Amino acid sequence: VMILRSRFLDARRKRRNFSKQATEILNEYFYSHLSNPYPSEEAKEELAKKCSITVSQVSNWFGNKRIRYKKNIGKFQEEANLYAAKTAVTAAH
Amino acid sequence: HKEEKHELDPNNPVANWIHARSTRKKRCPYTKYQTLELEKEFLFNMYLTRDRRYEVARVLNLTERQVKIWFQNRRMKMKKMNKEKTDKEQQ
DNA sequence: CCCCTATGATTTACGACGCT
DNA sequence: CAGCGTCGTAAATCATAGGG
Repeated sequence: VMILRSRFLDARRKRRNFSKQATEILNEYFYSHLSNPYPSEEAKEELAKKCSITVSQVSNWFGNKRIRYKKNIGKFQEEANLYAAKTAVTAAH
Repeated sequence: HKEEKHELDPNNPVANWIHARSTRKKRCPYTKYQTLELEKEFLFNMYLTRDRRYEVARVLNLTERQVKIWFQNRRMKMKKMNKEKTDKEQQ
């Protein structure tokens, strides 16, 4: 009984990866706020809306991203440069 | 708002992020039995009395602090589950 | 189809702050 | 002041999606 229940509850972990566009939006925010990547509740709501995901999912994404980035900055260097360049182009109009 | 320890290194992008103190205990996953008993206790009452906390900690071989924090986390989990449920019902 | 790792979600443990 | 409450998070771990 408990096994069935736990299997049911674990079904919550069923997931799909976020869309390419959603990941793009989240990464743009992350790398353009790299010195303080902690979106406010309002910013999270806006990101959630743009990405068509929940605020909790936005929080999970930033939590995972911060830890994984910090754990291996080198691995993310290429990605960081890509988004830095993208932000620069946007800023330049 | 600030939380935990901040490093002080101007060149590192991660310098001003929040960092857990090195003294923090490493997360130790509880056994199936411990979790099951904690859930049963939570079902009985979401808030612990001091006596129940002492007893639960003794039986499960956890510290009273661990039991206290488990209940705090469990209440936050319940709150989150309720929120997601009502959010779903509202469009 | 079989690994393997990237990724999203969940679980422990605290720091910051609140209230009594 | 002690002490437990919530809130937001770090870090580790879980479970699987998805690509080679």
